[in-house]
Amino acid sequence: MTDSLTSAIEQPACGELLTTGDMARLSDSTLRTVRFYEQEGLIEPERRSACGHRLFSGRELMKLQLALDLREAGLSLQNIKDLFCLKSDCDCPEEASQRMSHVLTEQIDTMQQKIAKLRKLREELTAMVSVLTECQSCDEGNFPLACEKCDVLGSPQLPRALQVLWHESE
Amino acid sequence: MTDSLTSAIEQPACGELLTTGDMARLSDSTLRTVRFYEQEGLIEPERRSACGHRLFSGRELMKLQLALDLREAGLSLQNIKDLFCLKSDCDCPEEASQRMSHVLTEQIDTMQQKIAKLRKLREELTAMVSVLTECQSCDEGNFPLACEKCDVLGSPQLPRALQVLWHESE
DNA sequence: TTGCTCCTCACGTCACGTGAGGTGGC
DNA sequence: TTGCTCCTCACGTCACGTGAGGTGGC
Repeated sequence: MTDSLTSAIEQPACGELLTTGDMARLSDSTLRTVRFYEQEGLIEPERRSACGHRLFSGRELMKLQLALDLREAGLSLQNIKDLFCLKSDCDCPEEASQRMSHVLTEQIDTMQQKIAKLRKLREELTAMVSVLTECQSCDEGNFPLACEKCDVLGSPQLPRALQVLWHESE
Repeated sequence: MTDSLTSAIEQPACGELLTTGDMARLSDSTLRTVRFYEQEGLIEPERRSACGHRLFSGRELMKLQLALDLREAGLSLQNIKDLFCLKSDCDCPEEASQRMSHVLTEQIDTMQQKIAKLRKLREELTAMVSVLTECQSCDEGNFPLACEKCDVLGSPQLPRALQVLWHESE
């Protein structure tokens, strides 16, 4: 079972189990984060080595990786913990799948909104960079005062970022 | 000038200037955030009223809104401050536009990566919800032990989220 | 002995949240 | 007087970062 779960990921040095350092490297996080997530109850070492080192199973690596992705998506560690134990808090498959689907659908929705916001801001910054290419070869003196009267910036439909970052820089 | 800048946004009650409450409402943030951003030097009230209330121009609202969006995109307040004064730190339009374009291009790139990650995670969760619909009408007893042997979850190409959130919930 | 990886406190940081107690105009 | 909006401390919180000082196997 452990074999089939870990088969898809990079194999660590120490036999079956992963050290804190392995976990940090394979999840692209830090020692501190691995320990903190354990302390908060998100992951749990299978056991400790003779000298007290944490040893995790491959499954805990998957949990850590998912937890980190969900964090990036905006969930709190408590949200993620709740997700991790949602199924075992339920009594039957209908309840479990229904509650899980509900939570996930809400999350998908907020992620969709976040993606839309990021795309919009990215477009705004892209438009600003495009306008700025005209300024690269500017031979107007009296910088930055002359910018205020420049027709490059005179358009009424300037992206907000350009108005804030280029206009009236005091 | 102030008119042309504020014409695009909702007009506040108090003549030309906005109170802290106006700023919070129109930027969908909080009183605390408006004051904190002022304290950190990101925005600045034009003046104080007779009784000490902050009064902001429409331009400061735009700065606040952009700052909030950039925060959501992952920039630190220091990053945003640096962006806000980048132009005035430069001596000529060539330098200013070049440095600004460079910073923005880097930001667009990291935002692109973030969007890609979010899209991927969203797809994973969507796939999981789709699999879970099969569980809604599950008439298998012995939950959750039976899930481990169920062919719905037996597929070798299950999304990671499903493996973590549905398998072996202990 | 040296270098490497791990360990446990424990204080610091960033971006705010959240009262506590007070002011000023309708 | 009451309700509303603003104010200034100032402590709390969340998710870690960052040393300080120590251990254990090659």
